[in-house]
Amino acid sequence: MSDLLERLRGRGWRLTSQRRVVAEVLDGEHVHLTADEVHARAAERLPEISRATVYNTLGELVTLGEVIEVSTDGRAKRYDPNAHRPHQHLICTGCGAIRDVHPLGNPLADLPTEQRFGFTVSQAEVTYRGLCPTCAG
Amino acid sequence: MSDLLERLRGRGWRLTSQRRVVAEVLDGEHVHLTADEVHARAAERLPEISRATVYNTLGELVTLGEVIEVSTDGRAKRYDPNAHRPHQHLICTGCGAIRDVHPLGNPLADLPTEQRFGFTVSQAEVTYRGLCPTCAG
DNA sequence: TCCTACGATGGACGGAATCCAAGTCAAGAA
DNA sequence: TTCTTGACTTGGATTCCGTCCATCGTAGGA
Repeated sequence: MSDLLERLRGRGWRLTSQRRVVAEVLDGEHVHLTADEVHARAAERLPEISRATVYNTLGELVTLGEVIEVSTDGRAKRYDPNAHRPHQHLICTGCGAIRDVHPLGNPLADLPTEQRFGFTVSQAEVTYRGLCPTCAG
Repeated sequence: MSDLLERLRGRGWRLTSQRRVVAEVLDGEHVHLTADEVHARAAERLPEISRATVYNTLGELVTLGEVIEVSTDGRAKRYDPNAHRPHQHLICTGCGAIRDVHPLGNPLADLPTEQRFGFTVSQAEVTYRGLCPTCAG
């Protein structure tokens, strides 16, 4: 994590206590938290941190490529701190839980030029869906 | 489209003018409309149709597998009438436009058992992102 | 034609995220 | 060290999507 703080400082970030706490929360648990969950955990350490700041900071981390935003249909977005290792997601359609997965193959290579319609395609994201053992019951 | 109406009637749907209009809108343009856009187009033909009805009908069509719901990060969901032909999506990160694409390969087969963590995986969805020719300038 | 259960209505409501104007403070300058 | 300033934070208002609910209307069978 100090790595992350170093990197951010190197990019000209002003290192505030709020940003430090948000970064620490993300680093601390390798799960996929919602913005509200990040806010709750951050508030344990820094009681008066505001929601807007959490949203701002998460957005900045996403822009910098330090964190990945995972949208799960209608529910709140979740934030994935594992941004530097390419991976895909497996989402439980029951409870919204997310696991990182590493499928074989290269989806970007699977899209032929004539299927790109002139787009500058920069990213391929694979989302697997199903029921987790608990929800499948 | 009369196909669709037939199918729905066969499933016990009560065929109201509202449902007919929504179905016609989806069939009429093979683009990916938001619920609001569907409502606007439906209202041209049936001025007093309510937003709640459009949402209800779209939800039913999705449940019946006649239409696919495409979530695009924070923006409004879009509805894809092309549900009977398997395909993936290419989304412009600039303007949100969506194109149907047909990549090679089979992403479901690319997820090894030991990567499934006990989930009952039922679906693999691939989303390509990039800039469309217009947004790329 | 009449009945009735299913569907439509629209305004209130809810969650998620963004906006904004005012206040605060990190960090470079002197 | 203190000063200065613009970047950052705050929290309440606001927007955007979508759902809920009590009431009214109507499709389609009897």
